[in-house]
Amino acid sequence: MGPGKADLLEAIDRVGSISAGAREMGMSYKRAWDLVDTMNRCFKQPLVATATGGSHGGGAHVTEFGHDVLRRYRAMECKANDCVSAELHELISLLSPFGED
Amino acid sequence: MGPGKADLLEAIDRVGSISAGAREMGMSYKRAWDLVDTMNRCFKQPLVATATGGSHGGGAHVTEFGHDVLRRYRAMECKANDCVSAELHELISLLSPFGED
DNA sequence: GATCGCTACATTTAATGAAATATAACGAAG
DNA sequence: CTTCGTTATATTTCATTAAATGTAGCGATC
Repeated sequence: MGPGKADLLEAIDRVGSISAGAREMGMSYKRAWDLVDTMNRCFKQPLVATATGGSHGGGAHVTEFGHDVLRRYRAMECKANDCVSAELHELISLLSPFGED
Repeated sequence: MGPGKADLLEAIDRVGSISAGAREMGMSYKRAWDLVDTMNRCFKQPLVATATGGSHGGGAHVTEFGHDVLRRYRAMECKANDCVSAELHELISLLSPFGED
């Protein structure tokens, strides 16, 4: 679980399908599907439930469990960020302004 | 910068060369050298200084700047860890006991 | 000659992208 | 009422590409 998967989860929750979520995030459908598959297999219960077929071809939605994980993750991310914000910026100030080059 | 690079930095500091540090960490010399190279290029100043040739063929040591970065990184890691420890364990308890499978 | 830093090349592995297939609700004929 | 085509998606397969890794050798110094 990281910021990328969390963003994808939110996108899927917003638009109602993996493919539309992928488009919104500018990634390939396969990449999005792989991320969803990884999340669903990593946790005890699926975070995303999917349906194939139907008038709109199918769709996906974030489960109650998925919302719970997402909420916990975002809370943790935020808390950790606040907690070391000062130290982090000090460390970043030691980085080269040119990146790796 | 992550736990792996920090560990490598400490190993190099302990044993005095990239190759011995790599052996100690169970990685190839090339991998260790690449990590050191990345660190040296990412920061404003090198974290590791090297010498080729000499009585023992050369060696490497962590610079004063490198020690500073390492100390800051470890402090931050520890603080962030403590800060979200409870939440992190709650989240981990939601993971499948079988990993991705 | 020994040991190490460093580099270039080959190889193996992982990520990516594109394309083919499967699915099921829906509506329009018939 | 039944069949069929349409539709937008999920899912899988396969080829391609990029990245990581391993191998082998060179130059340096004591």
